[in-house]
Amino acid sequence: MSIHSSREFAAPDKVLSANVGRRENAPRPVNPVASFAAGERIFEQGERAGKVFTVKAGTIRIYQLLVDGRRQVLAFCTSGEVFGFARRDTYDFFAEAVDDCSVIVRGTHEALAEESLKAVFENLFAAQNHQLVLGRQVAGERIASFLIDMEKRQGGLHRIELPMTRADIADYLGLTVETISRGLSKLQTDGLIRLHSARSIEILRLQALRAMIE
Amino acid sequence: MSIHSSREFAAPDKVLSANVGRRENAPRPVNPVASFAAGERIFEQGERAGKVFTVKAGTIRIYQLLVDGRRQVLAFCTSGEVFGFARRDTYDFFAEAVDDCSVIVRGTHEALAEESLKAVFENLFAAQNHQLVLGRQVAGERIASFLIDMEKRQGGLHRIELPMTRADIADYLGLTVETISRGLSKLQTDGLIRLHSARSIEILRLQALRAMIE
DNA sequence: CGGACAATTGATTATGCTCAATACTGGTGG
DNA sequence: CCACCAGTATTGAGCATAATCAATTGTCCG
Repeated sequence: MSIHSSREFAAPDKVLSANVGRRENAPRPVNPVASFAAGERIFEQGERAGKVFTVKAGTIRIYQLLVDGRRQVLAFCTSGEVFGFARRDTYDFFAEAVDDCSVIVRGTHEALAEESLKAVFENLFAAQNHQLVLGRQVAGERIASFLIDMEKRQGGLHRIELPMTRADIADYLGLTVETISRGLSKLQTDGLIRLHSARSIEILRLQALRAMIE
Repeated sequence: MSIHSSREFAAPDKVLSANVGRRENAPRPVNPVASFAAGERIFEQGERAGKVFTVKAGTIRIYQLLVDGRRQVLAFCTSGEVFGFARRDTYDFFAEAVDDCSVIVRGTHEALAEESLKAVFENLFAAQNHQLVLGRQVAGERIASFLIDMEKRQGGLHRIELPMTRADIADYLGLTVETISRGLSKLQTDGLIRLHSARSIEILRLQALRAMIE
């Protein structure tokens, strides 16, 4: 990981402490920005919490683990999304960079004092919507939901570039890699999408995809 | 539904408006309390939002519907829990009384100004935990999770009284009523629980139940 | 007591998982 | 430059879990 302000490089602790205890009318501080390479961990379950992150670029996966290794990806966070809220004094999930990422770092209280109450709500509504997907949709519908969500996040372009692996998608949708693969192949056979490569998918019939999830 | 203050009965609109526009140092208002009989609806998907509710007594189910009738119960809310936060200007789920309930009613802003930020977080963490249950646990584990959760809510008493039907539990856990029924029968056969009646369950081996979900 | 709803249990089916083999992709070094 | 390798993805075959369909049984009210 590398941490720097928007103005210049600085040691992490120095930059982080620069925002503490400032007076009301002080100039708005430059929040530190941290960069993570693909696959790098940002924090883990059980780690001391206190920082909240806003994604500037790239994609983050948030997940929980069961002791036997089963993994549930709770969310993929992309530009503008906020993650890192903790129930107690430790995080109860993992956060990792899916691809190369940069994130803005804030303290929890600092983040909440700003507009971030909205961010907590976004977290909540996303989680609730995902409960419906996981609890009551069949495999094909979950995959359609995922593609529609990805399309929306990438600004409505019909050609979507997936930063994550099939395993990430599977653990997000509560399925296996094989089922994801078969599902995407079926959508291609049925003419709803076209797989230019495994990670580059063109949506040919968005309305038909939407119809799958009603 | 019946609405009254803690002091005396009053017309709903009168009580609700009594809290609007009060001055800083006015005595703390008596928040209106609404009562709902078992099965009664508190609000529905698409209804104009604005009120937030704290459960005083009874159990509320929060759920979403797919157009073909599939239902996902997002949460059961019991004493002290807060529900009714909306993304936009309308609710995007249903809230119904499972059994006879009473709830304290607040406006969204009023609720958020108080200690209820904590309540939003509780909603979020509950939803995230439920994602893991729905996405990565098998039927038996989901049922064990549910029983453990119910036991905790009822203050650790080993005899738990369920206010909800098997259909409610099934739609909460993303299963069918038959699977719930078989799962509970199996737990009884294995000696982990005892079904005194369909809705009254004694937990005989809590540690064994916990071991099921690791 | 009767009726409606709720719950249980059984038989069969289907969806998605597991196990297995093969193909594709991007990066590294001979 | 190409061969190789590891990680990733696809596809197939058989199986297991939970859904569906169906038949009772139980319970709560009026």
